[in-house]
Amino acid sequence: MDFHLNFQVSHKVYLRDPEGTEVGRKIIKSAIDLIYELGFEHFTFRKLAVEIHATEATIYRYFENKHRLLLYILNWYWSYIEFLMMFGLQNIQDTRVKLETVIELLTHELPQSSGNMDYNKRFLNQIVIAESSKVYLVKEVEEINKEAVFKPYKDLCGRIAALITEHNPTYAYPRSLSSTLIEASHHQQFFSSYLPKLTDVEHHGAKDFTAMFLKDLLFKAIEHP
Amino acid sequence: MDFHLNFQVSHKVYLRDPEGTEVGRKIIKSAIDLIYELGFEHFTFRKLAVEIHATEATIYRYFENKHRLLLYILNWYWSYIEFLMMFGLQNIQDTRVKLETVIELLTHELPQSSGNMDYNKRFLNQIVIAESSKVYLVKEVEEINKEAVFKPYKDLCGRIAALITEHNPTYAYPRSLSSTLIEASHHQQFFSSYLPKLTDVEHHGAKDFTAMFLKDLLFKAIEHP
DNA sequence: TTATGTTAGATAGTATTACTATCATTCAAA
DNA sequence: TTTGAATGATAGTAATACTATCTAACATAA
Repeated sequence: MDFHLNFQVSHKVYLRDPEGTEVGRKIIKSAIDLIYELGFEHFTFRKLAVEIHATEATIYRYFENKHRLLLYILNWYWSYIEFLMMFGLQNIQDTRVKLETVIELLTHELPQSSGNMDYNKRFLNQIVIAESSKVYLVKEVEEINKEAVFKPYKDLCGRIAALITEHNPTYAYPRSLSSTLIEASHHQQFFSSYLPKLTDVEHHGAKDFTAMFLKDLLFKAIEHP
Repeated sequence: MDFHLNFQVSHKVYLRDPEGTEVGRKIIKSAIDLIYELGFEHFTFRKLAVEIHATEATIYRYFENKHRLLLYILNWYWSYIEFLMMFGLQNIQDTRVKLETVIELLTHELPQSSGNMDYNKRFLNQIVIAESSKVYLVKEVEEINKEAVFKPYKDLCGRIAALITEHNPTYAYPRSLSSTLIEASHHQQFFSSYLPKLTDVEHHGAKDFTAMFLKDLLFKAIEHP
């Protein structure tokens, strides 16, 4: 069986749908490689254009600026994570096991699926960890939020919050806990790798350590009397 | 009684000590106002130079680039917070009350001290919330970390971790919990203001809500059997 | 007093970034 | 066969992120 997964990112994020054309798909795929390699600050449309043997003008026809391109990539990621979550939670009855599965998903790499136009999941994961907060930590956050471009992130957060409430209906901060788990999963992985004094990693890798810490934090928060 | 508080920021952060000259102090003070007003991305040395009626060259003699200037401001802030923490914890015996005091400090504005060369604490607070992660979420993090420029942040994190261990010596993740509390205090305040769906704020203000959420999270994590 | 050094101002200049605009070409659908 | 949509090629602008040099002011040391 071979099927194609496609996540429709809101058209507010792009000028022309990159999924619809060959160049568009190359833009996204190479953008992921380049942002990973250079970091978002050093990433430019000029460098991307050289990489894909196209012109800057072509890329500007798809995205207003590099901030929107990053937003596109992250929205794709958040939608994908939500899909994997719903898929992975099928047939699990125990709400505790559900939440454990969610933490594993948040702290470990996405599976590298087949198909040669596939994005590099390891790079994508690192981009999410190091660059994701840059899409909302901007002066224009209120205006761009009106365009509903953060919906996939809010949806994911809402899903996890619903699982928390399912496990403990009396817990008062399901959404804040949910967004804290997502953000902390990024920070703790980043700190474990580059600023380990801000964490308690020792023998474990960044991902296993983060999963352990977050599970402890989550279940103590919601299973406490 | 009138005394002068001064926090020595590591000389690795600047080229010339801004505390030592009139222009230097104006650079810091106006940088805080401008970064607050424009956001870090739109803040430039040119705009700052115009603001303080100096030239770009003058500012470049104090700081290598705007990233270093932001780092200076944050290091000053982290040192100040650590001082206020140690000061505010004097004569408190109860470790629980100590930790509650810390959360209040992390989630509420700094006191506006007297002295006319004083930084705007409200702006400073907003800068910490919205811009602080940008100093370490960069590709160069490993190199700049070697210069010990994140020491004030690590020290603050270590202090809070020590209080956590004091309250519960068996808790396994004092430093990760500490950095999570600091980061979450920023994120939850930011989300409460601009992306409230990611939180559970309702009637409270962003700061009071964040304090309530964090206290609940902290004490359940460390007082659980 | 003169010499020296430090600091800032004034001015200039460069490479790169972040776009915008125009026109020609290709190619696929109507 | 025509039309239109997408891309390429080319050009250009304003702003950014610096670097360099020379001069003036001023404080200090010989």
